[in-house]
Amino acid sequence: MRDAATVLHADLDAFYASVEQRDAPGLRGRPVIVGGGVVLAASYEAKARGVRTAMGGRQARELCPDAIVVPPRMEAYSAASKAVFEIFRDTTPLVEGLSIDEAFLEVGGLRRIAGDPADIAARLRERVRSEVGLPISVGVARTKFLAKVASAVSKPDGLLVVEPDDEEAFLLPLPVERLWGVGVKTAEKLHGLGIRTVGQLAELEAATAERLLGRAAGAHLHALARLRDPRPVDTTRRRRSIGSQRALGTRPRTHDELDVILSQIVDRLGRRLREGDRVCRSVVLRLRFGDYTKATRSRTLRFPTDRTSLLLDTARMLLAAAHPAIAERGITLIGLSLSHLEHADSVQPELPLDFTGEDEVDGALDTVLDRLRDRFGAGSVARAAQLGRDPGWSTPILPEHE
DNA sequence: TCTGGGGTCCTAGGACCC
DNA sequence: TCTGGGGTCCTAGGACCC
Repeated sequence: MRDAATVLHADLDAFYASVEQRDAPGLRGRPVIVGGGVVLAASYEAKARGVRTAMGGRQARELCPDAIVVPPRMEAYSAASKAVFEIFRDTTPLVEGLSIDEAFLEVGGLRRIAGDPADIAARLRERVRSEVGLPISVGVARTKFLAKVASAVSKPDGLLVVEPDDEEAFLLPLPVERLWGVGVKTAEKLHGLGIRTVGQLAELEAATAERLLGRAAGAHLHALARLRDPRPVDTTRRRRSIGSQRALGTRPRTHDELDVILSQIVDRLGRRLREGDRVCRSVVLRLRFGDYTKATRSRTLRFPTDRTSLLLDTARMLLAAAHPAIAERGITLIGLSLSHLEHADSVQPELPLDFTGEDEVDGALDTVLDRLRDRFGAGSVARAAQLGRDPGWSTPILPEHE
């Protein structure tokens, strides 16, 4: 006997484009594309003409010449997302956010006070529509995966409940691409074996799927195809990394230009880190070369930090090591990710000191150390001093050579 | 197809420790 | 002197998602 369908997956429709249509009545009912160089979001009117997310802007305008192209307004989307998530959390405390525009909600314990999951889902949709002015699709099922597929199938502006007894009939005929985790590469591998539907994947032995797709991915997808998905709605998930990147086009860039862009990226990330009361331990530089191949270069610090200066020093070292490759191949994207995020409260506060020149640093540090020795004793300070003088790279960074 | 910006998770080899 | 197995961390790359 299966459990009841109590997981909701709520997913805003064409989110960015819907916010634009909400805020500008002249855009309603018309094809809207958000983003110029690449399509960030397309309204359903544009999607009907073949426009897709991540499509090049030029191709999108060819498919849909009368589309209205608007630049993204991230603050507006962020505010709309906040308002919607407040309705989610007002519906149930068990909310797991997946991205800016979708979340899982567990409503199994609410039957007596709020009715059955289908009623709760219908009310949720009405509230998002009337209070935030946006269309949202909701899938209801026994597991997170089935709820997510259900919301996708129900789009646009839909509600679909998959009852436990109907799961096979609902899922097995769907194309494998509907599985959460099957993208272009995995679909190709499966097609190579003649597998096109979820049901055909389910008929495979688990070991066969693992050999074909890798151990974790194979086992996971095979389990999903067999309707097994034990993951509960997890309210404790925290962001594990933050990042920022800039596409650069194809024209050559000087080291100075790259340094300016890198500084801006580090500045933005450092601010986001401190605003969120987080510190990070790993710095990952992302590069895309002139031929659109990609590379990452990373360093892990000995201690977590939110200091822009240390982050920038580290990012600069990584970039300097990549200069030969950039000189040879050109560069079309630069980005940075900060990972190993931790709460800032686990880290000692810094002493407030203003340095106006590098020469002063050592003298100031000695003064600080004297003060600290008075308070904590020489032994414990010696170790801290080592950390203070050492920027924290665990291994030296050397230039690349082919 | 002349290709954005934000993320997650997995794999694999080498270093290092017990 | 040679040979183990197991675990964790770091780095790089890749697939995938919205």
